[in-house]
Amino acid sequence: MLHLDLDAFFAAVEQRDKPSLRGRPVVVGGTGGRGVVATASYEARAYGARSAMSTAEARRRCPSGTAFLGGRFGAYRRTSEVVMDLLRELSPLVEPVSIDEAYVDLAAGPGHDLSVEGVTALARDLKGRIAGATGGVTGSVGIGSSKLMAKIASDLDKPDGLVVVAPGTELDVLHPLPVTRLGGVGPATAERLRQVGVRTVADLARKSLTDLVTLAGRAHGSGLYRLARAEDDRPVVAEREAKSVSQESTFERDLTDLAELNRLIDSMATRVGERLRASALSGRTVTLKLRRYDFTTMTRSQTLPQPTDDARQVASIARRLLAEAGTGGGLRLIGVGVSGLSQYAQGDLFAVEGPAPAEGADDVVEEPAAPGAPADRRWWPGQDVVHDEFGPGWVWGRGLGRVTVRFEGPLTPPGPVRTLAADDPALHPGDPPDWRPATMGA
DNA sequence: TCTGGGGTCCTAGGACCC
DNA sequence: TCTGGGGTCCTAGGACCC
Repeated sequence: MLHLDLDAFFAAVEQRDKPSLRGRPVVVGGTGGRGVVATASYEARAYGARSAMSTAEARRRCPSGTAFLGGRFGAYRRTSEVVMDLLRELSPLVEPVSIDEAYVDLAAGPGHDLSVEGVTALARDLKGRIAGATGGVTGSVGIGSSKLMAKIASDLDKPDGLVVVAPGTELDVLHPLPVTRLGGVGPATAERLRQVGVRTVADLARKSLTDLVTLAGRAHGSGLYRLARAEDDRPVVAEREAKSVSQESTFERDLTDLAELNRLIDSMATRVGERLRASALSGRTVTLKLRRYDFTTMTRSQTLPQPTDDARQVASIARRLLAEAGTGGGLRLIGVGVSGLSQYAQGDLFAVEGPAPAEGADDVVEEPAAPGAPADRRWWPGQDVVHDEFGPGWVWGRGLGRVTVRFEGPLTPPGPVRTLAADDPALHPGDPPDWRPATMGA
């Protein structure tokens, strides 16, 4: 089993496409007042910036000159697909866990030498091809006898790592590690384990099955019992069916106005409906998620007799659930979701009307203006732009009616910065640049 | 200027049915 | 005329992952 984890992936793609940022601290994530860090480059991690940290905290820790960028998910997805295609050359059994992570069942591939030497050479070759095909993005590879060991191994030598756990040595590797390195042991489970004297996987392995089930519940407890013994027969699942589709949004400031919230519900329901139709799905359960001013989170749901992909129906249910739940004290987030999915809407077999998925269902509106923010958010940091005179570039910053753009691309040297009027008619949103030299141009 | 967004899985209680 | 289980569905919340 092989596990691949791309290193500081979002930041690495930004540094590839923005030469002036190479070797410098880069933080990708929400750039607003309530944003959090999605990925910090290793240079930014040196200052203490971390994933899931509030961006405000990361700004405090990092020096001026650190780039704080919103995400360009189209660019990340394109790069990820190139990598996943390389993995599928190794085996038909590839399970993407997320945009930057995947398992590969090498034993299901065509005639690989599965000795330690053989898989080491395979991994070295893979890493080289990934860097070559992505324009320099690196990954950490772990190989072992199970998903558990492959994932543990890829984590042992980041970034740009390569670790093979030889068969028979699993417990030697596993037992000294803190339990938090096991998937499924988060803060809550770690704290409960700590209270019974468990810090390492070896400590965990000394606990009885009944103790662990009492502590963590039936499924989780027995899972921990097995993982502590390196018992893991989870298969690689190449295709997973979606179980739910949802959209949520945190506001720049808490909202109480029901009419305004209802408009937001409508637009979120519209996007949920578009995504459902784009993947030919419909669902029976509509869920409204609310987060209050004090960060308490609640959900309200209703299950319909027949599945739906109709935005108006989803919106009207969500509106009613909101009216029943109330906005007391102010809301910082609302979300709209549909679950209980099935392949086709009931009544949709003969339907002709309805807004078709139309242009590329894949199109993502990147960093849409956040609700509750000033309306002039046309430009956001990191955004690809093109200027009629100066060519392609990206937005460094904006404010006071001006926008600062650096004109460079993945195949150019670091380029010049220019400050333009935010309403400069020659400046337009651009596409993610191609990082591949002209030979394979789009 | 505390705490995103998109998911998955599990648990538990109540309703309801056999 | 007092007390059964088992199974499924629905709802809500929580933990966890990237």
